[in-house]
Amino acid sequence: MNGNGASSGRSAAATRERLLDTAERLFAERGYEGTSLRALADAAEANIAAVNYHFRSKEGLLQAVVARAMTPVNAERERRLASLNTSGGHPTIEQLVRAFVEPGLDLVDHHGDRGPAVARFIGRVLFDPSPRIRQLFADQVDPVEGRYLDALRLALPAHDTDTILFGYTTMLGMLALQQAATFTPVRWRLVSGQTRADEAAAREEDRERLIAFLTAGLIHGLAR
Amino acid sequence: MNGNGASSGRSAAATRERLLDTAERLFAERGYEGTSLRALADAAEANIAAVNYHFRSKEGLLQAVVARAMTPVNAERERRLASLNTSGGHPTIEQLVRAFVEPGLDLVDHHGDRGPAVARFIGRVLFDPSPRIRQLFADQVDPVEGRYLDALRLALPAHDTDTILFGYTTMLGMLALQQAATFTPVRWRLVSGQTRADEAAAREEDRERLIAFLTAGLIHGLAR
DNA sequence: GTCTATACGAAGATAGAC
DNA sequence: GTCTATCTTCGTATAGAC
Repeated sequence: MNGNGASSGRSAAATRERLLDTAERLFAERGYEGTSLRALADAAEANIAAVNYHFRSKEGLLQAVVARAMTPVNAERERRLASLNTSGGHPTIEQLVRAFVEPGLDLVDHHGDRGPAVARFIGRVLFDPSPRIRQLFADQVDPVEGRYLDALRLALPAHDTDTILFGYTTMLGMLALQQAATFTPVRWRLVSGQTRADEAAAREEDRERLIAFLTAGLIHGLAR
Repeated sequence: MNGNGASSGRSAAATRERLLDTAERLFAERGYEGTSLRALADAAEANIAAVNYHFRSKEGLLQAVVARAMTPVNAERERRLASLNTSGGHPTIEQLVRAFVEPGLDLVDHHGDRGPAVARFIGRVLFDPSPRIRQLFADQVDPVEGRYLDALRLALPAHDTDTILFGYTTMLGMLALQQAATFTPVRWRLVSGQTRADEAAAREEDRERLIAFLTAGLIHGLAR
């Protein structure tokens, strides 16, 4: 017999991780408000009170899920931006777009089975207008954001602040759009009912399409 | 004394409209799941059961709100598309973008005080992955959508179906993004804390920026 | 320290009385 | 058409098993 409290046959300390994984998936599928802690605990094969124990509240759980997903993305963005800045000369628009967009898209690939859930979850959170959730996400993103705006200003010196902000939010929004659309079944991204034969190849195409579209829009689509 | 059950001093048949207006606003602010019928009835100064009487259920209310907002948009899109097709020659990309985007943006201006609420509401619904809500919105949009895809195919004859779909969903998504962002306070659209002096002029600029960005992306940003 | 079982008050949607 | 009553489900708090 083990001395721990794991009376059920479940794996021992992984409860916290199971709760995070399950929350990520259900928040993505049903939204934050649409997910009950009871359904979440059931799906995670955990007790309902375990949520409160590990995360203090439902909102604490949300915050933990956001942090777990966004931390590596932010780190990678910082890393790429620093690398662009130290390599001499101003980075090009496409380099800036890639430095911002690719870490976000990599989320999907680097999380294995959880990838699609993460992508849709982040997409949803981005479009949630609730001040609490906005603030929660802002806390995660803000530090890197300022540096990106500065870099965009340098790369687009002829444009005013409003235009720069439009470019940045468009980049952020189209990334969110792509993430929210990824793997969402039934006519959203796949407008018609057809399915794509090779999903991995299609995603690779979507990635390059997104980067090309954003780069072209930023270069040719912003009033001087 | 009147023979009706209207014992309170409220106006009789306007209850339905008040409920629609209030639902539009609250669904936009708090989301569908996040809006309680009690709060909704309170804000609309109606009884809680009035919702069920007029709309059969909460989802019926949602459907009614979507229909009321989207019907004129769809009609205007149909009208513009038909007008482009009968004026001889193929429409340009910019004409197609305008025919799709402007009716959506006009929602805001044509609804007076309710405009911002409508815009954010539609933006939210677009990004909701729940199959029920997806279906509900698809029912509203599908008929016009096919004609737009055909028109895009004609205007971009060198591109394959996947690319056309990417272009269309991008157009739809960026419109939603702009709508979701409109009037949303605190760092979304206005990333920094600053406010814009002339909000109406700024919206006009955003409109043209969006059209220019989409047109440039569709023309220069899609792989041949 | 982890986790479970269960209780509590608030808020949910709906059905039936008027 | 409106209001009240009801039954369900929500998120959270607590007490104790391991």
